[in-house]
Amino acid sequence: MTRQREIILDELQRVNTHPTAYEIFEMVKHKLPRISLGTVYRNLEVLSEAGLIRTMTVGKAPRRFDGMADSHYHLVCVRCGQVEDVGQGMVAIKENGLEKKSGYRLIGHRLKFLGLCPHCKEKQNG
Amino acid sequence: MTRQREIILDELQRVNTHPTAYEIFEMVKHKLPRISLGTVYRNLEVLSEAGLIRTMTVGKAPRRFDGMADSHYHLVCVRCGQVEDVGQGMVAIKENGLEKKSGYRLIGHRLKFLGLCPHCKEKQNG
DNA sequence: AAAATGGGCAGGAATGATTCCTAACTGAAG
DNA sequence: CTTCAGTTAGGAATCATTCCTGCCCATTTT
Repeated sequence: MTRQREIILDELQRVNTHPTAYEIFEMVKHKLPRISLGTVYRNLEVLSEAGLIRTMTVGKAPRRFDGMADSHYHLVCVRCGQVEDVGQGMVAIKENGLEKKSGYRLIGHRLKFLGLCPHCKEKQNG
Repeated sequence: MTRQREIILDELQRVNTHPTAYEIFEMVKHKLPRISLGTVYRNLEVLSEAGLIRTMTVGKAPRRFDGMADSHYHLVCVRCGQVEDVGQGMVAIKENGLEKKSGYRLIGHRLKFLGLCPHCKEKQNG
């Protein structure tokens, strides 16, 4: 855990947005003015493999990173791309025999709700 | 609905794999030798907006397209990237008051199961 | 302490996916 | 036949991401 890696993780955990690699690069620049985008990418990769952060892709937009390691779902605005977290208590998934029928070993799942955020909803109505 | 667009849709519906834009480009070349990759991308975009096909992203790999318009979920192998469909009968989602609490207008959701396909599971054990 | 080793790192070039641009084509309508 | 709108092929351009290379810093070896 190097200084760069630690600061990247800190920044990512401190915000509840879900920034892209480039946005993290900009956030971290304040503390590490000489850091390069490549370093950010590499460390995000390392942190992600270590299970300390999560990544998500929404449509064709660039990948976003999530500092929360605990399991939760996402609510994505299809118009502006804004992402919010949904606590795991709000939603339940019930499946039966998927592992057996498919032959897969299940590891986990990702659930994403699509919709219009309050702001875009407003705009569409107006 | 142009000839190109129709053939792209046909091909995509004929297979149960989930090809990338480039793979579709190669598939379609047999019938349309002069087609360009740009045309494939544009038509996939059009078809997707029309709700005739669906798109999905798995990690950092290129986007994949799905000719099935009906709602179903995906089962993705985290090792080899293979994707299978999961019938909607297999899984149920229960949520309560998400729309009200978040202020979003909900449009839909995406659910992806992650795991190891039979082949990769085998390999890992062996 | 000097030399050697190793793991990052900065910077930038390279790659790969996707989008954008332009001129030519197609087909329907007048 | 001319016009017009929409679409295409082809290729250039863009954007996210990865890769490469030489450098720096900390630790170990001598």
